[in-house]
Amino acid sequence: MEQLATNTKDKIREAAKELFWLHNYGSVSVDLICKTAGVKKGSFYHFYDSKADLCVACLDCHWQERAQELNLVFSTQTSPLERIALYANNVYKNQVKLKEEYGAVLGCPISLTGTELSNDDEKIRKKVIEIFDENYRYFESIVKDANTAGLTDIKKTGLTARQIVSYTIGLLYQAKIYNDPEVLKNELQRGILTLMGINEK
Amino acid sequence: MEQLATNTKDKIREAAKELFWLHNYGSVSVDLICKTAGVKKGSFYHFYDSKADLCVACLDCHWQERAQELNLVFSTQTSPLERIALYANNVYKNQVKLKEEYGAVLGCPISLTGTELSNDDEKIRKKVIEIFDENYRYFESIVKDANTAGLTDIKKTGLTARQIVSYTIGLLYQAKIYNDPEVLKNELQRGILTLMGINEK
DNA sequence: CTTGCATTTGACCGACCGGTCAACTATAAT
DNA sequence: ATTATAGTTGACCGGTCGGTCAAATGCAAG
Repeated sequence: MEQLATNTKDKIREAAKELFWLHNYGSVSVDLICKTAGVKKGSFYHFYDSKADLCVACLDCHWQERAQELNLVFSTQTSPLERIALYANNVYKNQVKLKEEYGAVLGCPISLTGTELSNDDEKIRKKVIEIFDENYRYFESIVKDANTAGLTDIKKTGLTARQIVSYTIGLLYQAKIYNDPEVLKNELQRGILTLMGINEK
Repeated sequence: MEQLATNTKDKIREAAKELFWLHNYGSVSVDLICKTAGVKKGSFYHFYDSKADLCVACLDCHWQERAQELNLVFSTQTSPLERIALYANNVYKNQVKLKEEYGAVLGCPISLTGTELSNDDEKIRKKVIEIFDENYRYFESIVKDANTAGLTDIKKTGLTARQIVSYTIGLLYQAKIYNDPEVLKNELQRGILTLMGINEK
């Protein structure tokens, strides 16, 4: 795992993040989280009110880390098209690394958690929507930049941004089910460009 | 529910289909399925070897019904573009109906089950892949038809078909999380056409 | 040395989990 | 009427679920 947590609260969250991602929210028990974190259950409920609260903390933490990565990918002073290439490659490489580390393409933990619990836990659903809304903004910026750079002439930039996000999520789901990151390599960048109306040369 | 099952085995499956879709596999207990179906647990295990086996039966049944619907939507002797419009409208209307009936956009039960269990139950994962592969064929046919009709000139028809499916799945996930079927109305048809390289007039 | 507070511990709770089983009943063929 | 078979029942299993709690600890300020 990326973060080597020292204090108990973080150790619990890091263990949970990994387990939820590797399996899913419902099939990971509080007992297992505690055992993995090397912590007793009493400590768990000292720091977290409930399993669902911990889950929200995991989502927050994961998005914080992800946003940091996106900031790096998108901050480079290159053309919008170059940034899309960098983004697609980043998504691909992340899933390749997960497969090497865990033997399985794990997909996106935020959308996975969201769809698992959206009908049963409103607090978690709200958190996922909050993160999604932030995520959109990255792509709307790219689309707008592409417009100003004269590469595209997209009227409804928000709509295109959502289309790109939808496509990315769908591709990640398929990569997970087929346990094959290569679909991301071949289809993510190409599909995003197509959705932006930029056809291959 | 669509099917008013008379025999016990089907009653169990229909109850499970609804409950799994409304919540998810992990959070629906065998006890609840039995109570909903009006059947005792002994009967459950007379007809199904395990909860996972029942789940595979649910996936099979759901896909059977869905394929029947797709055959209707895609069999009409209209242009490929018209069929895409029919398909997009069908997906949209289905989720609208679900929201009216259950108060929530439920998305696609096959991909939801697939992503929930792909890392933990190989039998279910294999079944989902089997269904997905069949699903692709519908869209590859459409792409090929669009080519022969002179509407498009797509070389890698399989790749485009997978892109369409990815996009559709991603859009359904978002409709579910936002509990809003309208994103399907506005973005499904348009996005599919864009992915096929057919830009709006 | 004592007080006070954050943290940790392990035993414990009732409810529920997926699954089993022997006994019972309904049905239909002989 | 007898038998074989399919379906049904409800009690039962060990284990685990999310969550609680009082008591014990570590530690820092006074």
